[in-house]
Amino acid sequence: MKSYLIGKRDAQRRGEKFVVISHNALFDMCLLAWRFGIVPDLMIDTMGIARAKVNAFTGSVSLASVAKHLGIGVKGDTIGKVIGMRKADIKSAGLWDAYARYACNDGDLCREIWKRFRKDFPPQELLVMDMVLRAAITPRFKLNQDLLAVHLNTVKAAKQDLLARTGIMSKDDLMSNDKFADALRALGVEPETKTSPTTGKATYAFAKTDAFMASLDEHPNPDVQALVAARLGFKSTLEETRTQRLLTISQLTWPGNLGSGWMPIPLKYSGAHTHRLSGDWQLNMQNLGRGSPLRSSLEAPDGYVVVVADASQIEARLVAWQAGQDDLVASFARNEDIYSNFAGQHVYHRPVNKKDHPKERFVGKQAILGLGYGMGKPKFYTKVKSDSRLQLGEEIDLGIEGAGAVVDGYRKGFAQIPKAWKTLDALIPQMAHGDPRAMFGPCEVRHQEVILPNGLSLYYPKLTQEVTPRGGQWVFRNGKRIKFLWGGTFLENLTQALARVCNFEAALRLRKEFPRFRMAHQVHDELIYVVPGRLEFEQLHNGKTKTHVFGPAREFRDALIAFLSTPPAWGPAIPLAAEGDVGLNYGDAK
DNA sequence: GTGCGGGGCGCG
DNA sequence: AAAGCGCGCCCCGCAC
Repeated sequence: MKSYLIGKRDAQRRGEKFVVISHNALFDMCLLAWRFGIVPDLMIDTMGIARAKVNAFTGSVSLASVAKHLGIGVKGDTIGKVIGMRKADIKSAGLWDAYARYACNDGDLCREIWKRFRKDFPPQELLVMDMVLRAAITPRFKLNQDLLAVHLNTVKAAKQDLLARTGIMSKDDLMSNDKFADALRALGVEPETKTSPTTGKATYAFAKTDAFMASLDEHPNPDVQALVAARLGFKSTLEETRTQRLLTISQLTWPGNLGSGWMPIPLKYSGAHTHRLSGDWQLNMQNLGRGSPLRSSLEAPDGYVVVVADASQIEARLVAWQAGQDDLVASFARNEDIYSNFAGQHVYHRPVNKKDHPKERFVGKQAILGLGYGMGKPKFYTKVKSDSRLQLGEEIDLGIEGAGAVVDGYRKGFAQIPKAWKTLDALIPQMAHGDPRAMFGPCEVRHQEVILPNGLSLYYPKLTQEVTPRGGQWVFRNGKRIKFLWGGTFLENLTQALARVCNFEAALRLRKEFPRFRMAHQVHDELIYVVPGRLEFEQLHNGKTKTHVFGPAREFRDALIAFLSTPPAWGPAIPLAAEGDVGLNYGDAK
């Protein structure tokens, strides 16, 4: 550490940039920044690199597994002998030299990983990694402690209320499937079952999305209604536990002159197979409830505002473009109401518009957003039924055959998309056994690997055909998970990966053109920044409020939307679009 | 007591 | 011919 500090000072004197590389930088750099007050100019995480390059093969990115996989050495085990000991204890136990050798070996292994990947890891992706690390290491959000405290009480009280309405039920009776089933039987309701897709065994149909639970919601016996409401309320524990956690974080005392109430956003670089980010530190900040006070609790500090923008229907747009469904691409490019158009032309065969036909348009929306990856009619039927109930507040029951008609309408209306599944289907055996070097749009299909336009790859290790009763099924191993692959899922993987590439191309451009403003958070198709600015609110005659933005935030918001709408160089005809907003907190800006 | 898989649920 | 997918966390139930 001492040599580092001296090195940093020397480098700064020479006007040089300072780079620090470590394995698990998210942890190490937080120590460096929060304990020692030092934030390197560039942070490189060999664990992040390993997640992108090695995890698909090993299922683990610990220093030990990566070193073993690359054949660069063996991680020591001295740490296990000294854990919990102080320096004097380690010395008196005669372990000091061994511990020093162990620590140096860790450093050597990290250096070897970096040497192995430095030549072919895309330089731009190192900048992405640095942006992602900074969301946690130099937090830009402040937590609203009062709001969190009130919300926690509200959530707890709501649960107590649900429990009270059931009479005698306890939390255990609600949470356990068997006990909840008994409770239903006691009220004269025989619980329905469904077949588990994973085990093939029968299991209770107790999910929020199950039709059985929806039917009980309208049961004549109010006790049954209360029981079901309580079960569903208690099953969603996420809101309560996470509010508690954010509240605890908001009460932390930060070292030095950092003040208090900061919220680091921990994100795993390349956490997903498709290189999307994922959550970390037992905290998933990418799935905060829409409209939840948790979003509003993330505030910009005084003098700053939250700027948010998201790429509109980016996956559906990428699907249309990759498949060569030119009419759909053109409609997206003109920013037409695709959902209404599809519902009118291919489902209902009469004009549909947003204002007069919300249900028809909802079906169109579900189709455009969901049917590009090969979903079949049974799944589409249940999805529309359940999503309409939860999102629209009114259940749409298409009937299995009605759902089938929508699926057929999609596949016939956009015939190039099922054709793309077939094209990809045909590539799978080639990718398994050989090295086809075929292009699918901007992606190059190689042996058990697809090279993306940003230089990263999607990996399909151990891609083989498994014989099942239904015929040959292609499977691959992603780390420890076994996954099926066919044209539809393949297109989904490619699309998700390309959307991720587009999103960070915009973020990289912002980093270059607005170097002082750094990414605060990222949620797949959405970029979030906290930048200097000021808001004024104007009351309109119709009761709505119009927000006026002043200061740097204004120009930044326009650039953010413009960059997310700009097609990448590898796909100049992709019809991208974006919308964005500014607020005093994440909830308002969204 | 701990580890693990399945189901459930939140987001995209 | 048919097949949406990508995460993380919570809890239960079961194996050890």
